Parts: sequence; structure tokens; C-alpha cells
Amino acid sequence: MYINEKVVNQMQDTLKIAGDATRIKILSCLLDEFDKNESHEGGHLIEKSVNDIALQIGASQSLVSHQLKVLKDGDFVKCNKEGTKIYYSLKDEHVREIIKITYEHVLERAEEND
Amino acid sequence: MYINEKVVNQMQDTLKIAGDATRIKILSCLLDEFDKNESHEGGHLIEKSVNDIALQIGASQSLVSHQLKVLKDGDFVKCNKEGTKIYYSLKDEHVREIIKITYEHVLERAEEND
DNA sequence: TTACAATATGAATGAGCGTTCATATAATAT
DNA sequence: ATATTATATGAACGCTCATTCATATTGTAA
Repeated sequence: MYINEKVVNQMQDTLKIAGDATRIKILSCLLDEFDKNESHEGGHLIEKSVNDIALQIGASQSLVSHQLKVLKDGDFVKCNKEGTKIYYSLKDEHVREIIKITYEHVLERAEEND
Repeated sequence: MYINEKVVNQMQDTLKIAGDATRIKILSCLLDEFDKNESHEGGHLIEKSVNDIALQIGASQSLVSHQLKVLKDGDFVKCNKEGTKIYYSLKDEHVREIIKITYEHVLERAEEND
């Protein structure tokens, strides 16, 4: 195989991180296209605090904090601190694309099964 | 949130399927760009039997069969039967893109950490 | 310092799932 | 029918990991 074992494992780690409902909700609410509070102007970076995210997705502060750490370690999100609040945002374009393509995949599957 | 619970769960299922080393290897060897046996002519559909895949990725027949079922149920691959052999191939463009983008994400992370 | 708000952390539990092994099914040929 | 090849299936084990609860840390204001 062309892709070596190490890269495969890194890809596994990356996709495992993406494959969780809580984390998908977090990423989605940081993704402009999927955030109902935003007008869809491409390229706009959304920053939200831990508590904002927790409120929006209906999860506990602890859970969101835990999962944000996972997302940060996996380079899915970045953060910057302002006072006691810490604002998180999507790290790069890859994250956006993974979420969007997966969303399309799901929609297409739904269309097929009619 | 704009994406409802059902869609989130379907996205979770999709990404969970993608987030496994064995399945990534299977998908990779069905993806032209990553198959060393193929000349990189875009759009060429690669079909391989269960045993071919098992041999190429160095996994047991049983394991590959199990995981191909998972991939098929998730609409990652399709198959057609010819005699006793069953040939599997990637189902659509989304699968290609998910693998490729994840690959790029991993490469970019590696570059950052130098 | 004390109080409060925002976030992080650690332990523990419970469920999900990847892998292996053994076996079953299906198709073909002799 | 028997043998052989290709693939699928079911059970069982082990381990990973998502979530919760309690607690700790950090920053700010009074």
C-alpha cells in the first residue's frame, strides 16, 4: 500500500475524533453555514466560549470542555483567551470540508432511500 | 442548531465508519491515487475481490469481510458478484474526498510540527 | 483576602466495537 | 455427490472511550 502504517493511524485518529455526535455538534455550531445565528457570508470566523457552545448544543460544561480538548489536540479547533473566557473556533479549511462532505454524504443517502 | 439530531447521528455513524485503520486501508487500496499498482488516471474505478484486498493490506479474510460489510452498509463501497468472487469498489465521490481531505489534514499537521 | 465566574481535570462507570476463531453458505468443477 | 475456492456469519473477548460527577484551577472584581 502507498499510505504507510503511521499515516493510516493518524488518519484513524483524525476520523475517530470527527466521529462523535457531541464533537460534530460543537464543530457545526462553529461552522458558519450551519449556525442559524449567522448570515451566510463565507469565510467568516466564528468564535464562541465554552459556555456558549454548551448552551447552544445542550450539553454540560464539563462534557464540552472535555471534547474541546480532544478537538484541540487533534487540531480541529484553536482558541484564544480573553479574561476568564476562552473563545474557540475552527482551525482550518479541512475541518470545514470534512463536516460538509459528510453532511452531503448523509443527505445523498437519504435521497437514495425513497 | 441548524443540523438536527437525526442528521448529526447519521454523520456520526458515517465518520465512525471512516475512523478505523483497517477500513481506511481497505478504502485506500480501492482509491486510485493511493494504489501503487495503478497509474494515476483520474476517475478510474478500481475493483478488487475480498481476498485481493486482504492480501494487499495484510489482514485476514474474515476481518476484511466483516469490515467490507460495515463499509457497504454505510454506502462507502458497492460490490458486484462474478462467479464465486465478489468485487468491491468505492461507491461515490464523497468517500474519495473524505479520505483525501483527511490525508491532507494529517500531512499538514506533520508539517506544522517541525 | 474573599467571592464569583469560566474553564479544566481526574476518576469511575458503562456501553460500543474491532478482532479472532470456528463454522456456515455459495458457487464452481470433477 | 464430493471437493475446492471464495466469502459471509456468529459468538466471545478485550479494550477503547463518551459521559457524569466531583473537584481543581485560573482570572477578575470588590
